[in-house]
Amino acid sequence: MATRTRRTDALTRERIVGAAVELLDTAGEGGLTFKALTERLATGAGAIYWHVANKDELLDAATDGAVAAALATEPGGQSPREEIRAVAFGLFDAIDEHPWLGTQLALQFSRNPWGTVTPRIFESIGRRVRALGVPEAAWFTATSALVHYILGAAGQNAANARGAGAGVDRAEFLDNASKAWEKLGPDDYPFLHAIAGQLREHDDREQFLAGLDFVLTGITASV
Amino acid sequence: MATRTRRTDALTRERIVGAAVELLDTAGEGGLTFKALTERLATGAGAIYWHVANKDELLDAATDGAVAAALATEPGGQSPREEIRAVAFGLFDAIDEHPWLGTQLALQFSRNPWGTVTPRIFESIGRRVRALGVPEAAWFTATSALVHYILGAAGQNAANARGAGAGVDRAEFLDNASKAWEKLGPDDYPFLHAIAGQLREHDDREQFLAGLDFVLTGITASV
DNA sequence: ACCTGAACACCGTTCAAGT
DNA sequence: ACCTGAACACCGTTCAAGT
Repeated sequence: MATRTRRTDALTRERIVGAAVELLDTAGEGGLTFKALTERLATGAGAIYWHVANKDELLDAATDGAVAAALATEPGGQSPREEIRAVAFGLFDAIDEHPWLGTQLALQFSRNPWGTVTPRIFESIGRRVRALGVPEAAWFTATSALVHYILGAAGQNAANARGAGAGVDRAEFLDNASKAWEKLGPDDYPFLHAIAGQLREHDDREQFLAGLDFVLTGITASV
Repeated sequence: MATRTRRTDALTRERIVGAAVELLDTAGEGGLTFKALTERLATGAGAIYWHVANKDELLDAATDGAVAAALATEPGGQSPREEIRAVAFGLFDAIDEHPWLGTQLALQFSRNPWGTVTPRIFESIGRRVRALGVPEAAWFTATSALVHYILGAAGQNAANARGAGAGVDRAEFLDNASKAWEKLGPDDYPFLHAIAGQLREHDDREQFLAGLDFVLTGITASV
């Protein structure tokens, strides 16, 4: 009887999403086009539409895959506070590695509110909030605050990293930004003028962790 | 001698930006096209390009104008902590009123790092962080944490509000989201299962303020 | 069932030509 | 200096036709 034969390079949803991620990683958000995708996969546009509904679904799948991978290694054996730090750094690193993730996560909830991305993140952080001893009435509020901070800060950091990148290294990028703040005129912008040096010398990961600790300290001190 | 006469409906950069804001407010981010813009302004595409360089510059100008308006009323006479709350609510309301602002603020720093938007926000929050008595070495870190939280939370809230909107009212939207979380299976998602009710009943502004207070409490307790 | 690729509607941007 | 509007390159999506 006839067995279904499959070419080893058969088009699958996974291969399409994989190629999309490669394009996003190498060419940025503007690099993901159906033209580039069909060339890389040596196929036609219609073939892709057989496996995915449209471009948004492709972006959702890429986002979900990256988030799932970032949350796959469950930190354990540490204190809840240290576990939250580890989960947060997992997301931070994922966004750092795939800068397009920052933008996509910001768009996720409006585009696909019933999707799997937000639940994954909420569940992972929320379990540790519970383990932290936060009373049940404050679970949702505390978890939301942490998730908002983590996605907001990691996303800005990715934007930051993207600002460098194109031939400009990070030190040069920060130096330029710092000089721009210094030029802003101490009358209208005295505060920026004063912290221009801190902008130049700050470490992204240290800063991210310090901010996360503010939120964690605020939660444990308040509830 | 000939005086320059100007038609009262002469095309100016301000009129163009104003029309862009109206389109964004009424038709969403996808509603801002050069076709819609030229129709509304009764002109040709080239005329718009005489006043603005491209669409990104138009979006930047719209974003900057909305942020400047939100920060225009300086709260005063209150405690620094209350002033930070007032500034944060000003941004929260602006993003709530113009949902496209949430997305644009997330994109601002990567698209236009030397722009005026980020400096405006940092300066306004930062001055109050200083007034809070935070030591100078922590100014940048504390201000960054607050700005990240505010933009992250307000942006998510706008996405949330957009999710409702299209014929679906807020209560119905939250009810659907809550049911989706309840359906997620208590084995894989025990935490979401447990807080589905809190999602349904939470108040956006209360939640936003509670999260902000976590960050503020963390800052004052840590430094 | 799965794939091809031309065709379509739409988009941002340019530019020779007008006033 | 300021505006017109046709033309261009590119985009996501569709669909009749193939295997």
